[in-house]
Amino acid sequence: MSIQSEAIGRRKSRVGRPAKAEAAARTKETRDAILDVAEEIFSKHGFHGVTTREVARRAHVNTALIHYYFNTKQELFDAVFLRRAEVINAQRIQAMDDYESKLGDKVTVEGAIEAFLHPVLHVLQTGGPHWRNYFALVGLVNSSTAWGGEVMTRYFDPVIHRLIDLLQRAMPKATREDLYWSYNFLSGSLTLSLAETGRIDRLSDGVCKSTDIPAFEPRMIAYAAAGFRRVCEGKKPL
Amino acid sequence: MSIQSEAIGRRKSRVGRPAKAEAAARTKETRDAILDVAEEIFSKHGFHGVTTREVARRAHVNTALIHYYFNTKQELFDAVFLRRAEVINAQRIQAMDDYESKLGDKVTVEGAIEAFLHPVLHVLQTGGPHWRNYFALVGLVNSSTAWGGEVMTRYFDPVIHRLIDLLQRAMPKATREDLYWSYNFLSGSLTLSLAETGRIDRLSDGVCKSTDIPAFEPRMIAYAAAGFRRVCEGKKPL
DNA sequence: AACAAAATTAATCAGCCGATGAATTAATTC
DNA sequence: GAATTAATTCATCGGCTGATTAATTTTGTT
Repeated sequence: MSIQSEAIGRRKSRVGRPAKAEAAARTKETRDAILDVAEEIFSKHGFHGVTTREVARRAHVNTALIHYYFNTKQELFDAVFLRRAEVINAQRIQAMDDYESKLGDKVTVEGAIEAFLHPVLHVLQTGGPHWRNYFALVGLVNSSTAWGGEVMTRYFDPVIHRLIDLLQRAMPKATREDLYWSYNFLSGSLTLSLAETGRIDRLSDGVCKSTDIPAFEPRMIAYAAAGFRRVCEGKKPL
Repeated sequence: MSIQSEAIGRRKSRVGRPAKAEAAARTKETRDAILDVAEEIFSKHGFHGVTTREVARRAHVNTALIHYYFNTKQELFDAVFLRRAEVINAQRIQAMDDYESKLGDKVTVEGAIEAFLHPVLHVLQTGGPHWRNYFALVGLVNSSTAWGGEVMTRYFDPVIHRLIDLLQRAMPKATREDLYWSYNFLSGSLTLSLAETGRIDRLSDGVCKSTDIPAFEPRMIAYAAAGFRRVCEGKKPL
């Protein structure tokens, strides 16, 4: 609401080339306004469920502006995806590096998973609605066959491989096959939670709320760690 | 391929009202041909990524026929979803009922999860490509915010609640909150696997294949059961 | 053989889609 | 203050979309 009003005001009062000092800021403001709106509705309806006209309308911007800033609808989508991917993935790598530096050979499965998850959950809880929209979009893209091409690979794969390496250190006897299968289960659990379909809210009749990170995080870590250990270093055969 | 050739042949040779004995079969043949095609491309591109024209083209059928059999695109989508939901969900309920009848108070977490999963995995492995397309669609819908309304609720909720009840019997001290959160993790793992994005194939560099059910099933059951037990009856606090 | 009913086709509609190019506004530079 | 450049708008294009309607073909009934 506040963002929209701002945008209206700005656009009505000043049009055309902005003052030198403001130029970059103005451009970025408009660009980000478009990206925020696109992010929100892409996350709800997917690429094909969104029209550039709708993005323009909700951002209180002329349709042609979208093509001015982002040549095509596809490039707009990629830009949405990229913007926050760079930020969050750097944080996740950093968190895992820090954790390993601190614990050395004493890394645990729980610790590794927490380092992997926590930056995401932290920003989900404190970063406002934009980040929630973003991760809902990541969740949607992640479970789509046709989607998640280059961008997904280029930015998310290193984070995943960093986690696998950490877990291999925590469980030296684990096979790569078991590690990757287990990671896939972890990834699914996270993806569905990020997507925030709200299905758990209805199923549990309000007992669980999909946005309740403090309830989610410890359970997610405990669940995944127990699963990893059972599959990767369980004594009884599968 | 074979289906398409069949459809071409049939449609070129006979048009119009079919013989009485064949009438129902013919109608169902055409209907199912449309449903199969729709199922396949809906599962890859989602509702908005598919056009009725594309469905018609691939089914070798006139565009208007789609509206003749299924009034709207939306109803076509629902029909795709419903067709197999009735079949598989009956099987899953049956499997869980049978399991409980057999074990009574001795139900285990592993056993409950296996009864819940196995009908799906069985049909995935033996039911041909149609079922794989269907479950990819279920996976897609399940992780979408805007989608999965009535149909999802009406047909899948009973199966889920049946599982929760079984698990509650296996773990009498478990709280409903822990059970629902854990179920959500299980659901995510399954959903991502069903979606068959093939991401694990690439990540693991071919070590894991997303279509390899015999590798998937025992790990999935062991992983989820360990997770459930840790969250729902773990001794150490979360 | 005549008639009715079902399945399928052909032609078309109104509307929205992504995208483009020319015009407009305003600030910067010289 | 004229020329330049950036941001934004306006008007529009060709193409595709979901849907409808009226014909047409085939089949079943009597």
